[in-house]
Amino acid sequence: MQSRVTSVDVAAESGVSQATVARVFSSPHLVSPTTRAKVEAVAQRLGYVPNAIARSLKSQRTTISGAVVPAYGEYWQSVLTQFSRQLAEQGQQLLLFSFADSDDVDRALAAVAQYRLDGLILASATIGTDQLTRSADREVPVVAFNQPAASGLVPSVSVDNELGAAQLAEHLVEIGCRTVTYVGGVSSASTDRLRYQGATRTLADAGIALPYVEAGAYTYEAGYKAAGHFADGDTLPDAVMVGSDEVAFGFFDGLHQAGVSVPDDLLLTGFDGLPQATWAGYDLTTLVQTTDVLVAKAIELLSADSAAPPDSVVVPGTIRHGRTTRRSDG
Amino acid sequence: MQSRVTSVDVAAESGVSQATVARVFSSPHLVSPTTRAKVEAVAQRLGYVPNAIARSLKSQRTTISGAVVPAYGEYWQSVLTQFSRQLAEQGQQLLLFSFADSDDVDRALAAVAQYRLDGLILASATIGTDQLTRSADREVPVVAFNQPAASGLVPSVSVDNELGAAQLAEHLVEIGCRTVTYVGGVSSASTDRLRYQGATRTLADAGIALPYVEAGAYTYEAGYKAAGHFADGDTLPDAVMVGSDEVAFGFFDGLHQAGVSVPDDLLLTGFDGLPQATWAGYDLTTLVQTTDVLVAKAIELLSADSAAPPDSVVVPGTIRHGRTTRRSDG
DNA sequence: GACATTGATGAATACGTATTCATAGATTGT
DNA sequence: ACAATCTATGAATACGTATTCATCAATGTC
Repeated sequence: MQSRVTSVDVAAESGVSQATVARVFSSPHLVSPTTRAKVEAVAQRLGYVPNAIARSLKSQRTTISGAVVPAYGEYWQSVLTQFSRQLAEQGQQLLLFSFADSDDVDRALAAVAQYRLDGLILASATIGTDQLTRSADREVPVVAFNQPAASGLVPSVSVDNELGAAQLAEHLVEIGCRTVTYVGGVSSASTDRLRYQGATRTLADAGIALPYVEAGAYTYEAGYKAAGHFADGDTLPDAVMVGSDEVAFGFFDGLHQAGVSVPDDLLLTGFDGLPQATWAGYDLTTLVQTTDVLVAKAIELLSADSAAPPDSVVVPGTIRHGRTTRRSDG
Repeated sequence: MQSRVTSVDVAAESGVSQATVARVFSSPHLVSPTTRAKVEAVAQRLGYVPNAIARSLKSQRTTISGAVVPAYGEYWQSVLTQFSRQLAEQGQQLLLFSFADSDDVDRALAAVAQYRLDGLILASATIGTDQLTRSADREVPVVAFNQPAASGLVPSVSVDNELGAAQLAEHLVEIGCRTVTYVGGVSSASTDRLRYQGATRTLADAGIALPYVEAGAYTYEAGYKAAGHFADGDTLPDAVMVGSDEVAFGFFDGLHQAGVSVPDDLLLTGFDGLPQATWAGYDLTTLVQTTDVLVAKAIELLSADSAAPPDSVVVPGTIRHGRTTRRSDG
C-alpha cells in the first residue's frame, strides 16, 4: 500500500511540475539547488521511489542484464554469482534465466526477447549455434561465456581451453608419465573438444597417445561411475586427465572406493579451478580459470560498441599444482 | 535492429486495431479464431514480440520475482538455483540482488523498491529485523527464507533448526558420546542460535554440557582454522557438532591436517545437507534440508493471499547418517 | 542600454501496451 | 418478428516517467 506515490504526487505537493521532479531524479544538474532540495524533502516524506518500469519504457534501457545459465553445476553457480556481484557494482541487476535441458533454452530465449535488456550473457557449451545466431541479430548486446564455438558468431569470452589442457599435459610429461587417459564430460561440447585437442597434441609430441572416455555428464556422479568402470580395467595408465573439476572429484572418490590410490597408483588432473579443488581432501592439480577476470571481460564486452565486429576474448588460465600429481616418493 | 516492431505495426499490417492485437496476446479468447490466426501470422512474419516493460507498466505486474541473497556460500547458491528453476516452471523470472555485506543489503533493498516485483525473497540470516519490517509494509509480497527471526514480522519459511540439531544430538547420545562441543558460524545469526539451543537442550537431558566455539564465518576456511586451534587443545571431546556443512568440511580437513582422524578420534556432524556431504571423501553425518520443499513452500507463500497474517512455515529436515559418526570399531 | 546567452522551469508529448466504453452485427427466445 | 442478449471489434485513455520545445528571468557583453 506504499510506493503508490508517483512523480505527479510529489510535484503537486512541492508546487513544481512533474517534469522538474523527474529531472531531480534523472538529471539533477538541470535543477536549481533550491528546488532540488525542496523536491527531495517532499519525496522523502511521501516515500516516493522512481518507478523503474516506467523509466525503462521511456528511456529504452533497463539497467538489467540477463543471463541464460544452466540450472545445475558448481561451476555455473560460481560464475553466476560472480556476474551478479560485478554487475551490482555497476548498479546493474541480473535477470536469471536458468534452463535444465535444451528445450528449456528455447523457452528461456523466448522469455528474454520480451525484455529490453541492456545486455545478455549466454552461458553453457550446450547452447546450439543456431540458437546463438538467432540471438545475435537482436538489438541487445550479447556475449557468449565459455562457449568457444560461438567465436565469429557472437562476441565471446572464454578461458584458453586448448592451452590449459596442453599445460596440464606438459606437466604430466615432465613428471614422467608415459600413459595417459582423458575423461571428458560430454564429447559434443566445444570446451570438451578443445581441451582434449590441447592435451592430445602436447602428448603426441612426446609420443603418447590419449584414449578418450566419456563420463556422460559434467557431474560428480558421472565421474564416480566412470572411475568404477575404469578401475575394473586390466591395467591403469600413469595418469588420468579429467575434463572438469566436478567430474574429477567424483572420479577421485570413485577410485578410492575401488581401492585405487591417488597419487600413488595414479595421477589425476582436473579443469576449472573450483574452490573445492583447494580443499585439503582433494588438493587437486587443475587449471584454474580466473573467473573474475573472465566475467569482467564479458561485462566489458557488453558495454562495448556493438558496431564493432564480434570479438573473441581468450584468457589463459593458471595451473595449480596439487597433491594429485605429486608422487609420494618424490 | 529487430524487435522494434510494436503492436501498432502489426495492427496496421493486419488491418485491425491495436486493441485487437493486444488481445490476441493477452486474452486470446476475446478474439475470433479468424482474426486471431491472421494477426498471429502477421506477428510471426514481422517478428513481433510483446514488450514486457510496457505490459508491466499497464498491468501492474511483472512476472518477475526478486531475491536478495548473499553473494557467497555453497548453501545459498544451491537455494538460488532452486528458486530460479521452480519459478521458471511457473513462467516467472528471477531478478537477482546479491550482497556481500550488510551495507549492500540496504543498497539491494533500495534497488528492489524501484521495481514492481510480483514477489520478493529475502534470504540470509544476516538481514536485520529493521530491514525486514521496512520491506514488510511494501506492496510486494515478501517471504523470508531460512531466517527464523523473521517470524511474526514477515511470512517466513525455514527448516526446523532446533529440532534438527536436537536430532543430531540425540544420535550422538545414542552412540555413546559423553562430551560434545558445538562449532557455530556466526553467533549472532538466528539460525545459529536455534541450532545451538536445540542441541544444548537435548544434551542437557543426558547431563552433557555443550561448549560453544565460534568459527567466525560460514566458510570452509573458517572451519579449517577453527579445527587447527581446536586440535591444539589438551583433550578432545567425543564429538563436534558443526553448525553448517561448509564449515564442517573445512573443520574435517583441518582436523586431518592436524593429525586428528574422523571418526576414529572424533565424531563429526554438520548441518544443511549440501551435495558435497554425500561425496565419498566426506560422507558427513548431517541434517539434510529438503531445499526443494522449502523453496516450493516459499513460492507458495508469495502467491498466497497477502491479506492473511504473516505465516511461518517450518519444515523438518531429515538426518543423514554418514561415516563421520560411525565408529570403525562398530 | 539593447541584445545575445545562459539557466531554470512548465506544458506537452511519447514510450508500447491493457482495458474500459461504445457500437454494430449476430444470435437467441417467445 | 422483435426485443434482448451476446460477440467481436475499434476508439480512446491510462500506466509513470523522460525529454523536447517554449518561455521567462537573469546575467553578461559592447
